This record gives sequence, structure tokens and C-alpha cells, in this order.
Amino acid sequence: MPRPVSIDRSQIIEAARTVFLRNGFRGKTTEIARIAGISEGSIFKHFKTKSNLFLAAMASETGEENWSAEWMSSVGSHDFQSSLENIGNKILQRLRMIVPRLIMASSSGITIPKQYQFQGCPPPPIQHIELLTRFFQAEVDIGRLSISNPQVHAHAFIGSLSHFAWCEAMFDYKPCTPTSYVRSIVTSFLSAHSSCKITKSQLRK
Amino acid sequence: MPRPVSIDRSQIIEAARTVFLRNGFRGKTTEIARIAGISEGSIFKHFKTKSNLFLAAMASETGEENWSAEWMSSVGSHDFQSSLENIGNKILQRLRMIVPRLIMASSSGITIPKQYQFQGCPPPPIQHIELLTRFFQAEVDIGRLSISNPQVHAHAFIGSLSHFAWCEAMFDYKPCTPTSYVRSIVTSFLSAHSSCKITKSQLRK
Amino acid sequence: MPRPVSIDRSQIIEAARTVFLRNGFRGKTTEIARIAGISEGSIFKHFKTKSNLFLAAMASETGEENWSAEWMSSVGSHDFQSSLENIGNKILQRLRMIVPRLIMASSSGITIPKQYQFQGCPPPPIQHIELLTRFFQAEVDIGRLSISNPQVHAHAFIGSLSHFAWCEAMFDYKPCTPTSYVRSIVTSFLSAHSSCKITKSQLRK
Amino acid sequence: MPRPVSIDRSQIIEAARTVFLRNGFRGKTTEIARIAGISEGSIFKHFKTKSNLFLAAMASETGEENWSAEWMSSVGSHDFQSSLENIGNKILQRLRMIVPRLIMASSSGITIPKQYQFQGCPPPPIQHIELLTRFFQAEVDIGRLSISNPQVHAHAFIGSLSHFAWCEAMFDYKPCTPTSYVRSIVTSFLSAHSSCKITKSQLRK
DNA sequence: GATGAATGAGCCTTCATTCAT
DNA sequence: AATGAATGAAGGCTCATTCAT
Repeated sequence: MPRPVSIDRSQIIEAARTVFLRNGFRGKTTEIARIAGISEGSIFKHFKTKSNLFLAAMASETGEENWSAEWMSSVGSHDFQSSLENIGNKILQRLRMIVPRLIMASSSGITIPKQYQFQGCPPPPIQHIELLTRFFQAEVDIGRLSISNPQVHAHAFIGSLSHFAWCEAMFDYKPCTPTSYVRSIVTSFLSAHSSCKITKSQLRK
Repeated sequence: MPRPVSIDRSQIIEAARTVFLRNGFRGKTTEIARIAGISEGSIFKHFKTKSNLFLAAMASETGEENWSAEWMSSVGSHDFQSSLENIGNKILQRLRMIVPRLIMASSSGITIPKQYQFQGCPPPPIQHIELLTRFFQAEVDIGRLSISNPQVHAHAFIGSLSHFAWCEAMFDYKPCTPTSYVRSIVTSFLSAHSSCKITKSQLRK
Repeated sequence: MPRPVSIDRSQIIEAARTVFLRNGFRGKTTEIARIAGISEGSIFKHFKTKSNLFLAAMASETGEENWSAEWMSSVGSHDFQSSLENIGNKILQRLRMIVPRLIMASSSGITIPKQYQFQGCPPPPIQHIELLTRFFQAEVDIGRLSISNPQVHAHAFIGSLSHFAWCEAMFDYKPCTPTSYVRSIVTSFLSAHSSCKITKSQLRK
Repeated sequence: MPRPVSIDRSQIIEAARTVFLRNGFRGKTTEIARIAGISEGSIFKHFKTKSNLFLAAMASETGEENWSAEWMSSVGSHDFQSSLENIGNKILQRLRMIVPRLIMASSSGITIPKQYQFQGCPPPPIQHIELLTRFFQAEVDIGRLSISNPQVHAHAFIGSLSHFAWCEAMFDYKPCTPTSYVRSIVTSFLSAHSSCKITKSQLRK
């Protein structure tokens, strides 16, 4: 009857995240162990190698699974502006968490094995673009949006959001609050591409 | 009379860039030397430490000095669309070069000494935002653009461009060519905010 | 519960001493490790740098603490010759151990931090001179010794001893056994400076 | 007709001495070159290796050749005290120059090739001992000195002198001027071993 | 001959990983 | 299971030595 497990992975991952986001892949396992309050050896009981730990720490539990259904169900909804704002806020919130990790992962110099590479899916930002493209297309199809190339505009839209997260992470630079940022770009976007009168009138507010 | 100089810094920097952009700060000096076709010791004759080399390799010769004047002189120009496209292309071209380096530098885990931190200026992307904000403001002032918060829209505009460079660097993902990408977002932007008839008519083309 | 400690500093220091006394500061840590029968990394777990190890290996646990009291208590003792011989033997024994280390330390080229520099005391040979000076002075005071400048004669006396250790260490040169060497110089010294009849008569033996 | 030699060995050796006596064998050839005011390459034109330069710099042009004759000719001279003082001063003067070099050489960690090892002679201090032993023996033979073991007393005598040089070199410690130091030990020595009335009477002064 | 740029072998030191309890 | 002592491979950096002029 062996001693019961008293260390759980999440506390290691949490500590690893702290260290890796601060020092990059060069962060030391000793420090991770110290912050996690466990011994160095224990880390390697849970993660065979430092790379594994790094990947686990930088990976993000995918939370976009049901976004697709949710967004598509809002296609054609009464209030276009707020449904798109809602989407934008969701994405931005997520990007602010993910972007720093992606930056670290991409620059760690470790070769990311296939199984870790977003589990066969495209990486979150690309996934977001694809989801949004489908949403845009749907709105185009019902005649509420007029854009020739939904994918490009989705890319640009996500880009604005991603850049917010990026500048925040890298330069600690924020032009305004996340929410008002999202409102601005949604307003701008709809103003350019929405054929919906309601939106136009909303703009006057 | 002594053996003439046969190594110049740029060939070292070039090799360092190759290695660092591939492997991050973990890239080995031996490999840099091999790629540069020189001995390892020579690297350290030119750069006291690996960190110094890294910073030199990731630093970007600023090329934005005279953008300000150029852009401001185009304020109110006949063809709004193309002048903004021109600006967008300039920025994107630059970002595609800079973004990978910024990512590497920010995540290297080395403490960047003040003198290297963009020589007291804000980092390029932020600088771009500021320049563009002024351009937007000028166009607002002459009544060709109608936006409430130029800074936020500049951020979003640069964001779209930056994201293009970012996805290209990190995921090798491109929705289209850089030029047509710029055209799309400029068109979209003007369509939303330009009060200029000419632009509208151009859109029909 | 963790792997028990199996390396102790003294075995490292011993090995370091062997190597450093043979090769000076240039002695390699790899060799020290090999001789100590441990891994090179372990050395640096115990001594942050090679310099630290060197200083620890060349430093000598001071053993002169209570010499002062001991010697002073023998002032005026019945047998002057043997009490001075006793002192001489003690010093010589110690010098034979210390001199080689002092030589190495002084010529290592490393800057010896204050805390290592004999802990604020003068270095052993100087300390010996001072102790002996006081002893001589005391014997002068009770009228058994007639010397004008005790410090100079202490210096010369220690010098004879130190030279024995020095020639032994550097040239492997010994004129006789340490004990008979001490006897000779003590006899000579007393013969010159002792006003005690008993000593004179001892000389005839 | 090649360009005439414009660098002479002595300026290199002088610079090397400065550096080696300060930093030990670790002293850098670059610094020696700088101090000598020549290029690094030139050093190696004159001395095949650093070790060779070191040995040349630490070697001492032997100057004892004719000491033997000189001393022996003073055997039995009118003023024993001053003739021995003269000898002592000569030796001390020489030791003060030699001892630091011997220390450095012995601790450099380089294996000194036979040809450099004092050209087959014993090292200077030992040589001094031998010379002095013969002098003492001669004085014993003519009945002016009464010592049982001249070699041991020569050793002790040289030891006192050597220690003066040693403490000066290593600790910058001097009990008095070299001259008065010599006088003291000579006086002490003669007082112990001289059977010459004149000397005794000199003591009273 | 003199120069100093270029070299590269070698060493100290770090730190991920293993191991004995 | 958990610990942290021990390991050793690997890398940054130095500096004696060579080389092209």
C-alpha cells in the first residue's frame, strides 16, 4: 500500500507558468520546484522532461469547443452589435491568456512534438479566425453583412484583438479598457460592412 | 601591416539572426560561428558576451525616422485609399521583419539593458501606432475622416497588420498576399470612417 | 528520505590541496574531482567557484590560539633550553604545513577577499614573530635573556625555522632532522643571549 | 637586407616580470605586450611559448660566481664582524630580488625543464648555504669560530636573511632596515660562536 | 621584423536528470 | 511517493598561439 499522492500536477504547472513566462524556457527547474513548494525530483516524477513540463505549462486547455454552436446560434440575432461584441470579448479574454504562452512556446527553441501542437487542431488564433469566418459567412448569407472575403476580414478582426493582448503582454501598453476596445472595433467593422439599418442608427448614439 | 581584417560584424549578426530566430536564445555560439564561417573565438572578439550578440542580432536598425514627415505630407492627398494603402504596406513590410525579433527578444529571458531598449523610443509597433494616430487626427481635422478615438483605431489598424506578420512568423499562416491584405483592411477602414465621396466611388471599382 | 549525503567537504579539500600544491591555481577541477572520487559538478555544489575552493584548500585552520598562554607560563621555567626548543618545534611543525600553502596562495594571482585573509589577524608567520617577541621580552624582563631588540631576534629566529620549511617545500632540501635543527638554533641563540649559567653548563654536554 | 631588430628581449622580460610577479603565471600575454609597448605576436617571436618567457623572466642572472673567492679571501680578516656583515648584506640584497621570483616559479604549476633549473647548480639559496658553510668551516679551521655543524648554522643564518625577503615580498612586513637586520643577526651569531676577543669587545659599543 | 586579427583547444560552471533512501 | 544529493553532458568564454600582410 504505497503512500498516497500528495502533489498534484496543477500546482507544478502553475509554478512552471510563473517561471517560464518570466524567464522563458531558461527558467530553472529548481526555481519551479521552490515556487511549487516541492522537491526538484518530484517534478520529474510527473513530467519526464523539462520540455514536457514547459509544453504542459504553455499549453492551454482548449475552451473553444462549444463556441461554434453558440456563435452560429446568434446569427441573425436582433442586436448585431452586441452579439459581435460578445464574440469579440470572448476572444479577447482568451487571447490575453493565450498570447503570452504562445510567444514563449514559439521562442523556446524546443521542437514541439505533433501531439502537443494543439492536438491536431490549428492553434487558437487560427482557430478563432476560422470560427469567425464561418460566422461572418453566415451573416453574409442572410444578407446582414456585405464583405467579399470573410476570411481576410476575420483575420483583420482577430488581429486587432490579438494585438491588444500582444502589446499588453510585451510592452504593458493598453490604449483603453478591453471592453471599450472591443466596442470600438465592432462598431467600426459594422459601420463598414453591415447593411443593417439598426446598426447605423445605433451609431448615432 | 598586421593581417587585415577579414570578419565584419554584419556577417556575424546575420548568422546569429538565423540561429536565434530558429532556436531562441538557446541557439549555440558554435553553430553561429559555423554558419558565419568563422571561429567561435572571433565572435567574442566582436561581442563581449552572447547576450550582447543576441541583442545586436535582434535589434532592428530603426527605419521610421522620416515616416512622420512623409505621411503628414500626404494628408489630404487626392487619393485617400492609396495613400493609406501606401502607409499600410510600409508598416506591414517593416513588421514582418521586426515581429519575429521582438518575439525572440521579449522571451529570451535575458534582461535587456536600458540602452538597448529601443534607444529611449517606444518599441516600433507602439511607435507606429503613435505615428498613425497623428495621421488619422490630421485627416479628422480636415474633415476627411470621422472617428471619435484615433488612437484606438490606429491600434486596431496596426493590430490587423501586426497579426498578419505574427501568424506568418509563428504559424506560417497567410490568408492572402500582404498587398491584398492591406488593400482589404484599408478599404474596410475607409468604408467605415471616410466621409470622402471619392473614396466611396472608388469602392465600386 | 532523500539520498543521504555521501560527500564531505574535507575529502574535496584534501584532493584540492593535493592538486593545487602540485600545479598551483592552474590545477584543474576535473582532476580534483577525479582524485576526490566524485563528479566535477559536486565540487561546485560545495564551493561556488574554483577560487573559493582554492582558498578553502590553502587556508589553514589556525591552531595558535592558546600558544600565547602556554609560552608565557613557561617564562622563567627551570630548563630554558628545552622550553625554547619546545616552542621552536611547535612553530616549525606548523610552518612545514603552512608555508607551502602560503606560497601557493600568495602567487595564485587571485585576489584574496578580506574575510579569507587570516580573519583579520596577521598571517601565521607574522603572528609567530609577535608571540615570540613577547616571550623574549618577558625573559628579558626577568633578566634571563639579554637582547636589545626582541622583535628583530624573533624575526631571525622564526626565519631560521621558516627557511627550513621553505627549502623543504621548494627544493626538497633538508640539512638535518627538524628536531636537531631546532636544537641547534636554540643552543646557538641561548649561547649568544642567555645570561643564565645553567645554560652555559648545558652547552658543555 | 631585412629590417633591423628593434625590440630587445630585456624590455619584454622586464614587462613580463612586472606582470608575473603581480598575477603569477596567470598574467596575460596581452598585458605583457601592452606594458612592453610591443605587439603580442612579437613576444612569441622571441619566446616560443609563454612558459619560456615565464622562466626567462623568473630566472635570475647568477651573480654569485666570484663570491666564493671573495669570501674565502676575507677569512681571518681583521674585522670579523664587518666581513660577515658584508657577506650578509650581499646575500640579503640578492635574496630580496630572487625570493619573489622563486616563489612565483615554484607555484606556477609549470614543470621546469632541467636546463632552466639553475643551470645544473643548486638554486641560489642552497648555493648560498653551501658557500657560507665553506666560509664558516674555514673560520672554524683557523680557530676563530666554534661551531659543531657549520652547515646547519649556515642554513639558519641564510634562513634569517631569507625570511626577511620573504616577509617583505609576501606580507610587506619589515622589522627594520635590511642593514640593521643584518647587523643584528651577525652580532648575535658571533656572540654565540666567535672565540675572537675583538668581537666581544665590539659588542660593548 | 613587426603587427594584431583570427583561431580553437580547453576549462569552469550550470542545470536537467537520476538515484539511493 | 517524495526528497534532495549526486551526476555529467554541454556550453560560454578565455587566451596562448598562429598567420597573412
